[in-house]
Amino acid sequence: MREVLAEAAFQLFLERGFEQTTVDDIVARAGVGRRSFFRYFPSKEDAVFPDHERCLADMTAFLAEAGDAEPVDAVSDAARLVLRMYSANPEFSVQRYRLTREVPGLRTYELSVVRRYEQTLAGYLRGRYGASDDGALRAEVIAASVVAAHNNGLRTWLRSGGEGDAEAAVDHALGMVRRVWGSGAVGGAAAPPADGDVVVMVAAKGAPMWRVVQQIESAIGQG
Amino acid sequence: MREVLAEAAFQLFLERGFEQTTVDDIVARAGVGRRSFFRYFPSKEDAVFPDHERCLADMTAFLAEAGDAEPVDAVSDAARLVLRMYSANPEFSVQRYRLTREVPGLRTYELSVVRRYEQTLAGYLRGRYGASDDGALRAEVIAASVVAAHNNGLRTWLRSGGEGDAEAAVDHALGMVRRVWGSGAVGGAAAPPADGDVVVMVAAKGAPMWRVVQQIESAIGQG
DNA sequence: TTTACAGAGGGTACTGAGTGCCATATCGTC
DNA sequence: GACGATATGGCACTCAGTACCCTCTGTAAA
Repeated sequence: MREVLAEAAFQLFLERGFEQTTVDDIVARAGVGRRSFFRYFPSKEDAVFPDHERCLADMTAFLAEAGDAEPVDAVSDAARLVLRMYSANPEFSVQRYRLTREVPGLRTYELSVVRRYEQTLAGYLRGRYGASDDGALRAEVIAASVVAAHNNGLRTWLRSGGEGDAEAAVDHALGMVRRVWGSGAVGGAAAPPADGDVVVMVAAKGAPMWRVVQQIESAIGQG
Repeated sequence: MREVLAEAAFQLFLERGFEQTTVDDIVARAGVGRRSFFRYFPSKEDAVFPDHERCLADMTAFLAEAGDAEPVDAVSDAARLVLRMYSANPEFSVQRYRLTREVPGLRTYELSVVRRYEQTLAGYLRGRYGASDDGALRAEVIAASVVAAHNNGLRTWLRSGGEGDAEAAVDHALGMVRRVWGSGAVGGAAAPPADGDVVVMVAAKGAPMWRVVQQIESAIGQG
């Protein structure tokens, strides 16, 4: 029934547009009563994203099982769950992408969904990084970075019409975040080196000394 | 007139809640016709954020004037414009923050506003980093990071009741992003150093050599 | 077979946001 | 005083979303 409604709604949205389609149109095509629509979808927008609730639950469950994996890798893998939901139905995802691009109301709705994913990731990272202020800050920035990278890769694939390799595009994008934020990453003024760490520095021959000093300070967290 | 309406609306929202206040209530208190409300605010939600349009225009103008400043610094300074809008009216901002936290509709609306700031920043960064795929990716990830950091600092200040030093909280948060993504930052597989750039690397003393080599390769863009 | 019950779906009427259209000031200009 | 432009009010309408109640169907007990 849910599926019948979502199917009817999506077809109508493609045919005459989201705003030009009323809930009465949808239930008429689905052959059910108007009241039933709102039993299955809290709003008209929800009918366009019928599978996000389940995916969010999957993500939460995945992170609960993540154990002691490297945190950035864990949230990156969690983000890939979303990608797989999209890539499982390429033609549907591409059509929905085009629809969402054109309808402000759907864009706003999608934002609120993305926000829930981001907060799920941030909540996990907060747990991993500790509850200190900087832990929370780091968690939120990394969650935002992962979501932005994921969405960049996903959009690249969607714009291509769902033809290319979605996983590759997202892996590439997440790789940038991983190199910068992952525990194996270079750098770490954000995570100042502990005693016993060694700082290796490579500088151009002609670099002005003040700039070198500035960067060393930055690297060891004095900047 | 706009101000009268916004003032009346905000008072009523605080008194009886956002959803319990109808537009008719607002215009009754403001002493104007119902139709006038929608002339000044496209939706009820807009009355809660009467100054974001101007701030967005300010941000766009600021970035247009940014010249050849370091890109991450430029967008960080642009984000500080938003902070200053909040800190200019601490009591109003704090009340609005509490209201927004409680009303899902307002949270969603705020998301769409934040998104516009983020896209403004990303657009600027795309222009600075070039139109290559990775330039766009980098622009979007950095814009998301800056926004997340800014919002973290801003929320810290708002939660404190608007008592502490808002600028300091946001500076601290943006500092993390700057150290990671700024041109003076450590690392940079994402932005391979040009000839003459300086690369700083931090590694544990006992780290296996292959890992150090791996990280240097990553830093100089051979990874 | 009848009764009691539960749960899914349908129907009706209502609220309230947002829009289009037209009437009515109000104000500066000629 | 006539006139056009801009600001405001009023009215009627659409449509999303909700509250309430009805009907149908299947099931279990008497």
